[in-house]
Amino acid sequence: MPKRLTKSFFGRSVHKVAPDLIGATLLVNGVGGRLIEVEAYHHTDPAAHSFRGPTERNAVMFGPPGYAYVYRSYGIHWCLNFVCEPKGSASAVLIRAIEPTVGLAAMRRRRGVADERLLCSGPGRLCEALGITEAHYGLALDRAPFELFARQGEVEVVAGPRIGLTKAVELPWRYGEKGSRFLSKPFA
DNA sequence: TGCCCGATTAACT
DNA sequence: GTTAATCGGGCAA
Repeated sequence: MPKRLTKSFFGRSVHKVAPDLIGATLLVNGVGGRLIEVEAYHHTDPAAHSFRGPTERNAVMFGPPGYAYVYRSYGIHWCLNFVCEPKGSASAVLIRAIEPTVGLAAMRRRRGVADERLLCSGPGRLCEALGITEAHYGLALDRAPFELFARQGEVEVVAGPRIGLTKAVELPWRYGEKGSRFLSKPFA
């Protein structure tokens, strides 16, 4: 049986948690798959939502690790983050892509596309496929509807610059499974 | 109060 | 390669 990820897993450096998440399994209400691509956001990083201090939107980032930070992107999409590091660090990992393995029919229905590679390859797509909305803001990651399991076996993790930023564009804080077809974009 | 712009996506040319 | 959709946060005034 895979090991469940608990709060102690998330209460570490965001740069340790992020690569350790690659290959882990994420389910939401029993639907999901293998984590393929994530990005780290540290509170000292100008691109992080927590960089300018606490607000109503980012409040959960300033709390304890192991909770979901969900925000609206471009007024249209939802994006899912896992809060990491000790309480107050205000750092998180953005979940950018998964390889869909469980609940394919539900994901296709929510997304309105059939192609597996278009179901969950991108932060907005993934939230639509898994049914993640503001209702998931602040929920604990070790309780329903979330289920997180540690990876089993070896995974080759690569790192590179994050996607879609205008600040701190050079920091290599995007992590992914080398060569996966389910990355939102290939690594250079 | 008003204005600018973004951790995106899909549908264009 | 380019652009519309769409809206809340953050900052200037």
